[in-house]
This record gives sequence, structure tokens and C-alpha cells, in this order.
Amino acid sequence: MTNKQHSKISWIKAGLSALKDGDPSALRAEPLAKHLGTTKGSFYWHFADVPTYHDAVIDSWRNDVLNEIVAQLSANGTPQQRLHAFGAQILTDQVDPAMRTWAKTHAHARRTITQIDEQRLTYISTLLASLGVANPAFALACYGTLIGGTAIKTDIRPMQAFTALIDLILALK
Amino acid sequence: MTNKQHSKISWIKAGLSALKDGDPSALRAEPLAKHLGTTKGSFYWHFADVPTYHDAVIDSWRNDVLNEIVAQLSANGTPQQRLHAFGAQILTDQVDPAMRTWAKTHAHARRTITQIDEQRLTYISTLLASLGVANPAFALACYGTLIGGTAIKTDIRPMQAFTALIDLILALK
DNA sequence: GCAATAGCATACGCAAGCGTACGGAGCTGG
DNA sequence: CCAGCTCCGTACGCTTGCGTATGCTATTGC
Repeated sequence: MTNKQHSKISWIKAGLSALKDGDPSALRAEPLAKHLGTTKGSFYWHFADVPTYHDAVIDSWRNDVLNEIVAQLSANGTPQQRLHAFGAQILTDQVDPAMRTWAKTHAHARRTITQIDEQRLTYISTLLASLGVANPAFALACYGTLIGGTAIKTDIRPMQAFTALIDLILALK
Repeated sequence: MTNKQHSKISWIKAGLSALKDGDPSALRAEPLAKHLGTTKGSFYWHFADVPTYHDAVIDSWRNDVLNEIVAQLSANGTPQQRLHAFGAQILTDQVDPAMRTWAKTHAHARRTITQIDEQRLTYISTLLASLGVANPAFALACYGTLIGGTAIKTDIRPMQAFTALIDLILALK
């Protein structure tokens, strides 16, 4: 059997790319087809319908992010270094904000972002705990600074706020 | 002249109410009309078109939030108390998350949320400065914790993270 | 070389929403 | 009591996107 998945993946990649522009409503069959220089004949060959395609895009992102988290779990370095690296990695994901937006109106996106948040919060909590910080509210403050800082347009970078917060927590110790 | 504004306001209130459910795409003439038990004949009497209506909804929210900020500026209490009250006030605004979502695809919503964020960040920075905390990154961490904490579904409440963060900053002093 | 099949193009009917045109109800002033 | 104004209802055409049906092309198996 030839690789029938090839164009399917390109549709999904196009969807993730469109999400980086922040608009889940761009994930429609005909506009995407026009943008890809093809027609929806291709779309409906690879996907049963639009909801099925949406789920595939969400699952693709979910898979990528979970893999990144797993990679971080086995990373080297001090807890401070690992916190910093983890924060930097989260900030590089340009699909995350759109997925969070999408979660407000899409059940599967909501389930997915909830699961991802759980994993990330658990990892941050673990790192903080290894530094002697037990209060889980600090983990949410750290993660919230990353997520909220991305959503707030100002001249201060989210990473600045995140590192300042980490340093503050460590200074408390 | 009779109060021609009456029904216009009810359309705007309906729009803000719909935004609390988190979906800006619900702000369309015909679905809103059905929900209000009227027809789009009324809608197009009060508003030239849908974009005009959208701008009116956004401006209404902007006005409300700016008034709230002004009220806080002249509030009494210690800086700690005022920070706490300000954070609590921001968390009660259920339209804010939807407006932030909308800002990704709507220019006027984007301008508005940017202005609101500026005002809030300035106020938080001022309060922190009066407590001897000069680093503006901490203001973004505080505000980001509120905004991000709202977007992250977990068993920890955003207010917990916010107060824990405030206490931490004050302990540094 | 020639079916068979994978992949895409095209055309169709359908539904939802936009904006407009126009008409009708109801109040209001003179 | 009627003329005018405000406000809403209804019908129309238009556009966009969905999903299906069907046909075309190119590659692959034999």
C-alpha cells in the first residue's frame, strides 16, 4: 500500500499552521483547500467531515506536546535549569494560545488542554517540591504567569516575569 | 424624543451576556434576535450592520471596566488590601476572557484589551512600587497569574495563586 | 498494456447568516 | 382623527461553507 497518509499529514500541518495565526474558525474545508492550492475533493477523501478533521488536528498537537513533556521529564540539569527550560519550551508553542481559545467552544480541545495543563502543572509542582516549595499555588502562579503573560501584550516579556518569579521563590527558601 | 436607546441597550446587554459563555461568534444578528424573541428587523433598526454592533458591545465593556479601574484608583486601604481587591475585581469579570479571545481576530477588541491591560498593569505597578517593589516584571507576574489562572482549569483557584504571590513579594521586602 | 485503485477536480443541493426593501402596528402631537 | 414618526416583522437575493456524487488522471499490480 502506498503512503496514503502523506497528504493527510499536510492537511493537519496546514491546520496547525493556521492555528498559529490564532483563529480556529480558519479550519474550514474550502478556505484551507484554497490556501493549499487544492480543492475540497482532497479534504473529503482524507477526512470524513470537518469535525473529524478538527479532532485529528487537536490530537496531533496533543501528541507533540506530550512528547515534549516526556522529553523534559528525562532531561538533565538542576531544578532551576529545568524550570527555565520548561518555561521556555512552553512559550515557544505558538499553537497553545489558539488551542486554549478553541477550548472554550470545542469539547475535545477543552479535554485536551485540560490534560496538558495537568501534566505541565504536575511537572512544575514536582520541580518546585524538589526545591522545598510545597505550596501548589506557586506552581499555578508560575504556569499562569507563562500563559497569562503570553495573552497580555506589553513591553515586558513573559520570560522576564517567569524568571523573576522563579528567582523570587528560590530567594524565599 | 422618546428613549430610542432603550432597545439598543438591551441588544448590547444580550451581547455581553452571550460573551460570558465564551463565544464571540454567537454575536450574530439572527441567532441573537431569536434568543431575544424578536427579529433582525429590530437589530438593523438600531445598528447599521454587525461590525457596528460588535464595536458597540466592545465599547460598552471598555467603559464598564475603565469605570471600575477609576473607582479602584480612589479606593481606601493599604496597598496590600488594594491589590487584593483589584485582583478580586478582575476575577469577577466574566467577559474579560471572551474579550481576550476575541482580540485575536478582532482589531477593535485587540485595541481595547491592550488599553485595559495597560491601565491595570500600571495600577498594579504603582501599588507594588509603593511597597518598595520596583521590578515591573513582578507586576506582569501578578497580572499574568490572574489572567492565566483563569484560563487554566485546575483545582487551585486563581485567587489562591494571586494572594500567595502577593505574600511572597511582600516577604521579599 | 491494461484493469484496478488512490487521489483530486467539479458540480450539485442544502443550510445559515447578511443586508435591504417594504409594509404594518402603535403611539403622539396638533 | 389623522399625519408622521418609531419600531418591528417578513420576504427577498446574495454569499459562504458543508457534504455528496461523479468523473478524470496517474500510478501500481500482474
